[in-house]
Amino acid sequence: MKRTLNIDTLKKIGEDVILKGWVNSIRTHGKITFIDLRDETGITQIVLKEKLDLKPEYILEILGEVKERPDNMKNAEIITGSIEIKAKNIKVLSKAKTMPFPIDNDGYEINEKHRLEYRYIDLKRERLKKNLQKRFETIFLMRKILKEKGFTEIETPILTKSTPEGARDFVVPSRNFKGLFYALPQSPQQYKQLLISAGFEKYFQIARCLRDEDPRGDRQPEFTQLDLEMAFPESEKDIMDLIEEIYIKVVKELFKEKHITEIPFPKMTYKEALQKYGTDKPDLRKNKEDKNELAFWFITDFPMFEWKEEYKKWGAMHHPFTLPQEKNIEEIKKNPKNILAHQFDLVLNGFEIGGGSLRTHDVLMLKTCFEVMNHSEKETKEQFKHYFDAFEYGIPPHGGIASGLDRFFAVVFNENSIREVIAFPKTGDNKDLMLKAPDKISKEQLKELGLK
RNA sequence: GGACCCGUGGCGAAAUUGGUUAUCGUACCUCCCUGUCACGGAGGGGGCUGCCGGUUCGAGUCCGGUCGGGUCCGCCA
Repeated sequence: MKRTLNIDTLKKIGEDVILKGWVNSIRTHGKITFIDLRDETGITQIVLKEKLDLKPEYILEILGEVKERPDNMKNAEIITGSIEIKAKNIKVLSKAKTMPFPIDNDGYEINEKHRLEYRYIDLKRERLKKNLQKRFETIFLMRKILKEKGFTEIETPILTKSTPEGARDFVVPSRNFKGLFYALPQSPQQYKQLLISAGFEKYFQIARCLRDEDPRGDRQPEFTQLDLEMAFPESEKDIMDLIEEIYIKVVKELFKEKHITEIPFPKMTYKEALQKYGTDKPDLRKNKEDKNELAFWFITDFPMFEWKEEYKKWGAMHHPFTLPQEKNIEEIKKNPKNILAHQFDLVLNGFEIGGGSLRTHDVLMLKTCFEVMNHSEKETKEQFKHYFDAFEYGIPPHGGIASGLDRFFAVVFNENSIREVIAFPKTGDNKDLMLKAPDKISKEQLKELGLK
């Protein structure tokens, strides 16, 4: 006989079924025992007359008959509360030790170090199950929307090259070339632009990005972005319209309890945001008490350059590939401070959930931007040869956006920390408490990598 | 790199101003119970109060250090 899911027992009253699942709870009454059996579809009550040595979280296979409960014994709280299973045979598929902490609550009050060390137990929690399930449904819907719009999802490498700009790179030593290193990608930025040059006019990827910086409640060393890029946008508005459409569809289909403050998403310049709210990611909800309000906002016209006091030089506010609004090369060199870019952020309830822009596709302009940021021509050529080469072989005007999905999920799931929307997150100093990573490697490995 | 908060049985909490045998809930174990669904009832075991040192007649409580976790600043093209 094939296994029946808990939810399907409702259709099988009077029949024998085989159920498989976890013991959620046990209630014994002398000569009668009730087991709440849990599987992914819900909980079903099992009734048995014999005494068995069972404990919570044991994994069972149960042969029994589905019986409708008398009216006064029905339980509206559980999905199969109108029936129960009269057990005929129970097989223990797996025993279980007592859990290290309770799993029948939301878990917020438990010290996170315990939750992260035993994450595979923490994930039994209903709340986290729902978060991950909904996360999947959202990403699935995003893929569907983008496919319908003619986008192609393309995987880009995880082993790549360290770049001088941006965040600290995670680095991987090369075995074949001792003393040389790969870097893990901070984003697929360069790869996706090169895909555009190859003629993939609409690219996207649910992309893992890695940055070796200190985490926060809304940051992890590795995180997931909806990364997309398109050829021939008329302006950055095309990109804003697309990401707006995606988020509106996602909210309307999957987060029906939520309401969006204003559609279309309002726009505000960077300058205005700083003047009015003192931040480039203002929380513009009308009612901050309202758990279900989603205030999406575009912050536009970011400055192209930013003075980096630490290095005493200009850096890119977003990244060096952003297209300046100023077309005059001399003006850019003279007054980097005044140059705005075709760049915008998408902000949600005070969190930056995306940054997009038109990219520079003109080689001279690109060189100018690197020059302002004080990269010598030689250095630029060394670091970005492939990039400049590709541009010289021809690349259409293009632009795109990267949207941080973890932050979006944290907001729509009403979570304070993105750790609650990631299956196996890291701690505040980038450790994996469960696997105990990072960790030492053997002398043999070190030697093989030329590190000792 | 910096600032702040926290650490008490498995888990969550309590313990006047430093004062006797560290308390409670839950989980766990044993027994009783044929209708519970957070079942109920009776009993029981479990702690060098993260670790090291200091102050004191006396430290869970005060001080210093250390380890672990969290929040924020820096950082995050």
